[in-house]
Amino acid sequence: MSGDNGRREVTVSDVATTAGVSKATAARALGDYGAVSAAVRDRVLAAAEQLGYRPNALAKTMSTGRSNTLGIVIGDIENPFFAQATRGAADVANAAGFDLILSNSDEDAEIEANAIGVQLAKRVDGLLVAPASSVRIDNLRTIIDAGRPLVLFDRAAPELQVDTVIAANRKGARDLTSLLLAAGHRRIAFISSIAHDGPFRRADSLTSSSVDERVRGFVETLEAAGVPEPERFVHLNARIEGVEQLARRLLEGDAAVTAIVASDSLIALGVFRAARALDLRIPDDLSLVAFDDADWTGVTTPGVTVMAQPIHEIGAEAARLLIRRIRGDGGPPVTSVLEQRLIARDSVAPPRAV
Amino acid sequence: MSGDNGRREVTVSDVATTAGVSKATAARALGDYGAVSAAVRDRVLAAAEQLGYRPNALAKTMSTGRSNTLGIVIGDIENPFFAQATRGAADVANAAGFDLILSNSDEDAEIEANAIGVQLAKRVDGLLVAPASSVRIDNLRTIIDAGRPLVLFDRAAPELQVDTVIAANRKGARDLTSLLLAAGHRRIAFISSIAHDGPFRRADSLTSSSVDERVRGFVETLEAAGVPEPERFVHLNARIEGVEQLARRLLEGDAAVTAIVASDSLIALGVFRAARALDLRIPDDLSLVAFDDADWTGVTTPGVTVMAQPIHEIGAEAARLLIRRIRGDGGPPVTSVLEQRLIARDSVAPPRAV
DNA sequence: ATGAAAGCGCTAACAT
DNA sequence: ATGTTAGCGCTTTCAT
Repeated sequence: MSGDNGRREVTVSDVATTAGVSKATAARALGDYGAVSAAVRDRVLAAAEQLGYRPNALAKTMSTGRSNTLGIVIGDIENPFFAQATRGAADVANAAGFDLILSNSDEDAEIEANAIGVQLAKRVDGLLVAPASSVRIDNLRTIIDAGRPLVLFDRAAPELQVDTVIAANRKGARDLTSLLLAAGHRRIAFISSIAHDGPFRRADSLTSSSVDERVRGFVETLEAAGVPEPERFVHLNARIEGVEQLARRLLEGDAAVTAIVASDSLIALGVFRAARALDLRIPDDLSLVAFDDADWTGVTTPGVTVMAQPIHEIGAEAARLLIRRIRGDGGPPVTSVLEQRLIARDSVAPPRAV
Repeated sequence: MSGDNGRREVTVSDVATTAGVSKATAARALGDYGAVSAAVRDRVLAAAEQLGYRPNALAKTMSTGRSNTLGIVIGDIENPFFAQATRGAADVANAAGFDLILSNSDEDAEIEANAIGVQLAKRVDGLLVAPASSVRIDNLRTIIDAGRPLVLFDRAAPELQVDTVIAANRKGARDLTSLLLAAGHRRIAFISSIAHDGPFRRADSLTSSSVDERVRGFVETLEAAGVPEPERFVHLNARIEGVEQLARRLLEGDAAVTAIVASDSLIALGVFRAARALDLRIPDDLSLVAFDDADWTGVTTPGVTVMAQPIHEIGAEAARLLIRRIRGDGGPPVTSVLEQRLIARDSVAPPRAV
């Protein structure tokens, strides 16, 4: 049964009866399609108003096959990156008449798979996914197999021919690293919370293509500067150990690093806390640069030098691509790469003389 | 037509035919209800697997009347408060088998009304709303009229008998204000971005009941301390003028305030920026307290003294109440008031001697 | 335990 | 311009 209090919902039929026309005519007037005379339309609309008719979008979806709903699967809406991207996507979606069903994957492929399954069952017209893994892509294949358009954002899945929106992470990482090198640093650590088994090795592919690119940009820049392999410190799994713990470990002892590249603003926050706990001053004792121009990076002392990403636009562009596909664009898959922008503040200085 | 590439979706009927049973039996096996012999079930499941059957949740909703989808309408997902509350709600919802359709209202009643209409049309099983206005509640009435359960969070609507989850804002504001008073401040400003016509007057009701409560807590505490009416500075509409502009205005000249209560973390950020721009030092030149323990409030110099709200729990509790209603609880409306917690850091000091 | 058939509220041919 | 009718994919009596 539908309805909650026994009160049946008003349907097109009811409106039709009240207006004294057929169901089809009422539907045409209500749905604003087909041909209806002005007089009849008015009559129908009046009847609808009077009865308190509320269209059932689900029934419409059943017959048209279009739900005007998009699915979006992200790591965690509490992460400001995803919140911004989601807002960007939502704005574009709404403007085009679509709603968003939101799912958090917590970067877990299992949870992601489940979320995708549910959204597919709810017949979303297409999906926006920041995949938990750029390599384990069976989750994404499911979507394609179901015949639904898919757009990846923030992370690519090289194995998959599908529309993708990413940022120029490798270049961003190179620039950030160069900045540190130019200031005189040689012992620099890159920190990300991405999960990875064992220490990073050059041939490894990280589960997030964006972090992967950043790491490569970092490593190759150090290499070009003659920093020997063992001193290209790449630290992953920061979420497991805890960013603050990890940072403390890197900052203590004789072998402490003098600069850190934070892979996102949450990492930067952890580093800040660690520095404060150890009574290290930025930038005098430690230089810090990070990805993402989080709102607070301008109000700390010192402000943090960051590589800003057009996050809102990443989400918006992804939604645009998706809607284009839904509307029937059959062209070859597109990869949109958005530029990052350096915002220099005051968190970088030459390393302390030893 | 459904499907994209002409490829029709596999339905219960198809599975039934392949398994050599009736549609009803296949549906029972697939949907795991009714009575089916083990042998038949296996046969059906195998057929489903083989054909790549994917249930159509919409069709299910059509016949059961339950969509297993909740609507959530908030101001802006980019606002960390809403992001956290949404996450709390999502976790509870998912655990109970519900999805979330997200809509941003930008605190605009018009947009909110539209979002609610769409969600109602999509037959969400219930709605979670942080209402753009606590007084103009026709939007919310629509939901009740449609017979769908509604839970308000963050803000109440006194006129409406409906489940509500809020924080103890008045007490929080009193405590924060007392703290400032105790440090010796007399010229204190309260800043919120809530929209309001004209200057705040005691009899006014603000559109956000939570801000309303905070303002009252602020005003009554000043009054009790003997601060005369004209010096109980309540500044609203900060979004329109710009928080930073407003803060600068309050901090310059002979009549400058010596302390500020920020109604949320975004306001606090603006105040921080303004202070920095004016070269005012916190807490020496200006004391600052704020609502919400945003992640960055611990890493600024100094750290900000805040009144923390259990934001995640606000969303979670709201979802719990809603799901209870959906499951049929017919008890009287409940209002759940969650306590706030003071986190003292270093942004408060006595005012500069004049 | 299984099957036949009706119905959820809408759209879309196909008449007229 | 309007009406008739047949679905969309599922659940749910009601039989058997």
